[in-house]
Amino acid sequence: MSQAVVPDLRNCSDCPIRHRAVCARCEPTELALLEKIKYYRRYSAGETVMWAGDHMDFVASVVAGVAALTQTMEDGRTQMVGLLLPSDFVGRPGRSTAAYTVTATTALTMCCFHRGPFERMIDTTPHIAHRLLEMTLDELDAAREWMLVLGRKTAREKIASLLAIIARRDAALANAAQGRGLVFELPLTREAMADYIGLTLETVSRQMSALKRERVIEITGSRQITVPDMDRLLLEAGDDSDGGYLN
Amino acid sequence: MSQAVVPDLRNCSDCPIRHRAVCARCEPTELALLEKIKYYRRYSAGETVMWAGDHMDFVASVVAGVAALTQTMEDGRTQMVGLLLPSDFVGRPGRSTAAYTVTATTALTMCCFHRGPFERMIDTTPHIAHRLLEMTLDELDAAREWMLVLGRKTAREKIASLLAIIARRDAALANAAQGRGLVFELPLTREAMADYIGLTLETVSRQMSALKRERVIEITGSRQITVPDMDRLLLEAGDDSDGGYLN
DNA sequence: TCCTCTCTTTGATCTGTGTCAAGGTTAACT
DNA sequence: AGTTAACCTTGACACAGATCAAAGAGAGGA
Repeated sequence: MSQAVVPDLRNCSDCPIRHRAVCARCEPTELALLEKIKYYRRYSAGETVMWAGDHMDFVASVVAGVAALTQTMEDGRTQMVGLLLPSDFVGRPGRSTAAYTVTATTALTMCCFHRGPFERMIDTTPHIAHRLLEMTLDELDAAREWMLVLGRKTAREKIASLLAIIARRDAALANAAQGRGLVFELPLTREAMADYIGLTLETVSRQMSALKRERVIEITGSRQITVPDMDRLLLEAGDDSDGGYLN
Repeated sequence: MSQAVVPDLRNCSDCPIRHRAVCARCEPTELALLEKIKYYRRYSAGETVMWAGDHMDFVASVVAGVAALTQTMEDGRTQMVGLLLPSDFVGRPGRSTAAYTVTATTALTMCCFHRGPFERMIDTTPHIAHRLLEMTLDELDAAREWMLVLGRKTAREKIASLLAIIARRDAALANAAQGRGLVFELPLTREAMADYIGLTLETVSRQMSALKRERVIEITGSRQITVPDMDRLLLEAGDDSDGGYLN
């Protein structure tokens, strides 16, 4: 279960809120206020952070780990509508119920802010609203890019697109030095991948095998992926451009 | 709503910017500034407003008509990623190139604002940024709802979902009094519908015929749709909830 | 070490939707 | 009224991906 953790400045220097999400240009007094209304929650892989429709008295930013936003139909069909990586923002100022189910797909740490005070800060601190607008626009672009994947790409292209996105974001966050031979850990099960790209898990597995057989990727122990040639992968993904806004 | 006296009231009173999009709470001086930087553009059905990658020196709001945001792959596969109805906003503050191709699907009138001055207004007028954030979040929700449609619904459910969305938005905009028997004009060709829901135009046509045959809808002259029972349509769409945030 | 549970792979078969092709309908223009 | 071009419908068939089924692989616990 989640447990609130006492604010801790050491920890906070790792908190992407400080760096990217909200307070890149905050004044010391504003930062102090953010410190006061923030707390941490931790979840383990597979745990559900919140269910669609739940009351939500906070907004949050992912500090570490990966979470999935999903929507489910009555009969159980599930579609992932967003993948939350470190620095991504969860929750909507001005709305008190969750629109989507949020699930931790790996161990997850979130930095939460009480919603009331946070909304008041937005009103009085223009650059926070500005930053939120930018982040939301980025998410909208990502969602629209994904609509093309869901609507028009083949199974193989979908897999390649998903791998490319994760590889790229991973590279942006961590090992920026990919001297031809990018390695990363897949933070998703085959089923979660299937839910992301609108396929069945069997098809995902088959296409992964096919990409492996044809040396587009290497797979170690089903979760560690090596991409010998990123351009090749992007070609398989059907991306005309380099596909890449990295923020 | 603001009652401020401003230049060109007649013209402006038709402009949804005034009412919904940007300046619902603007001061008279701000409204006067908006008046100065705004102008109108008109397009006829089928015309392309801008191509993905074009330089864009304005942002805009749809006043009348319908426009489509589309993305296209090298080989011609096309996906619509947004449908712009009156009061919807186009363009991204802080970005000078268009991310998507915008096409008028009916006669279209847009109210445009020069980008530079508009961005300066955002910085100095907090509630405009606030309003933009809200609109962007609504669009994000719509995009994510659409991801479920694209990824997990059958052809029949996709068609029903599309009809439901258009019917609902049409009803919200115009004939609020739908005494069981909602009638509206489809602003899209079969091909545009197919591009929206990730099908071929033949499948769209077949499913429309099937829905007609089974009395879920009536079709007059291929474009005018009557929905005798909205609940039935929503059932066909697979929507568990009423599906409806109308803003 | 063996057990067990979860995740993954692979095979056989079925089906919804795409593809190809032909013909019908509508509306604008001469 | 006739011509033309765009749009729409319907049919026959093919195929990508779903479904059903079974077995392999890996990790944690006794």
